[in-house]
Amino acid sequence: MNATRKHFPGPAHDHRACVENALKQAEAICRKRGARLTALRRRVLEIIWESHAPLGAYDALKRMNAQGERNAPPTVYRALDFLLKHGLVHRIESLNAFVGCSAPADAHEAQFLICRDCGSVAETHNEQIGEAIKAGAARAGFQVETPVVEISGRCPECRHD
Amino acid sequence: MNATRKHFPGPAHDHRACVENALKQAEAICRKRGARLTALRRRVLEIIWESHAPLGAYDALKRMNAQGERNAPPTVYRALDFLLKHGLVHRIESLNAFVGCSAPADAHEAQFLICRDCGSVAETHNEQIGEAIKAGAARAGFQVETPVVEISGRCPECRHD
DNA sequence: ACAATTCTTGATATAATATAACATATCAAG
DNA sequence: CTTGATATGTTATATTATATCAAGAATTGT
Repeated sequence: MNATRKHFPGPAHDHRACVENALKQAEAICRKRGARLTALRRRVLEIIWESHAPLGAYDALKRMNAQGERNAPPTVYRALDFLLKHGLVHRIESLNAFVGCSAPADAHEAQFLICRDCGSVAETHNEQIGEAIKAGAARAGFQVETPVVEISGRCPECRHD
Repeated sequence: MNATRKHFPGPAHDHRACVENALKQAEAICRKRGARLTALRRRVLEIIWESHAPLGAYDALKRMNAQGERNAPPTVYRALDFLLKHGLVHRIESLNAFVGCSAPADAHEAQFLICRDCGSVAETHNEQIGEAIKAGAARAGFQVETPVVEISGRCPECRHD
C-alpha cells in the first residue's frame, strides 16, 4: 500500500464503500449519543459524501431538490449544523463548503489538504502541527480553542513535478 | 517588555503609530515595486488599519461612504485585491474579513491568532508550524502551496484562566 | 505634445452564501 | 394522550462577492 493512498484515495477507489462506511458510522455515533439522524440529515450527509471534494450548501440543496422537492436554504443549513455539531462533516472555511469527516468516531483536531486542481480534500490528524500551534500561541499568551488549518496545494494525482 | 505585547498590542498602545507605520511601509513598498497606491487604495488600507480586528469588505465600504460618498462594492473589493496582492493586508478566511499585515516588507507565511472575545488578531510567523505542515503534507504526497492557519481562541487580555 | 495602451475607477446588476422569524409537524417522556 | 422539546416548512431578508460595460487617468513610445 502506497502511503499516499492513505490520505487521498485516488480516482479508482471504491467510493461506495466510503459512503456506506460514513453512513454506518454516523448511525452508530448518533445512536450512542441519542442524537437523531433523521432521513433529512442522513440524506444531506450522503450528498456531502458524494465525493471527496467539499460541497457548497447550495450545491447540496440543488441535489436535494433534484427530484422536484422544494427544500429551502434553512433546511440544508440546519442539517449541516447538526452534522457539524456531531463531527460528521467539517466546514472548509477557505471554500465556504463542507466535506465528510473521515474519522467521526474520534475527537480530533484535523487539518485539510485541498487540491486546487481536482478539488478533493484529504483530512489529516497531525499532532505535530497542533503542538507547534499551541507552543507558538503560548508564546503570545494566547489560549487556543479552535485551530483552522487548510492547506491548499496539489494532491498526488494532480501534481506534476 | 512582555513577550505578549509583541503579538497582541493591548488596549493602551499608541494605535496611531501602528497606522502611520503601516501606511509609510505601504508607500515604500509600492514605490519600490512601481505599484500605484492610489488615494482610494490608501484610504482602504487606512480603514482596514483602524483596529487590529479584521474588517469585512462591507464594513470598510460603510466607512468609506460615511461622508456621503457613493462607492459601490466592486470599488472596495478591487482595492482589497490590490492590497492583498501586494501583501499589505491579509484575508481571514474564517471570518470573511481583512486585517492589515504587520510585516508587509517581508515575504512570509503567516498564522493568525483570533480572539473570539474582542475580535483582535495577531499575526505570527512561526516556522515550526510551516515545517510541520510541509512534513505532514509530504507524507501524503501533497505539494503545499498556500497554507491557511487561523487559530481562534482567547487573547492575553480576554482569557481568564 | 499626441496617440496608443494600459491601468484604474464608476455604475448597474446579479450571483452566491447565510440567517431571522414565525408557523407547523413530529417525537419522546411522563 | 398531552405536554414539552426537537425538527421541519416557509417566507423574507441579510451578508458577501463578482460580472459586465462604460468612462477616466496615468504611462509609454514616438
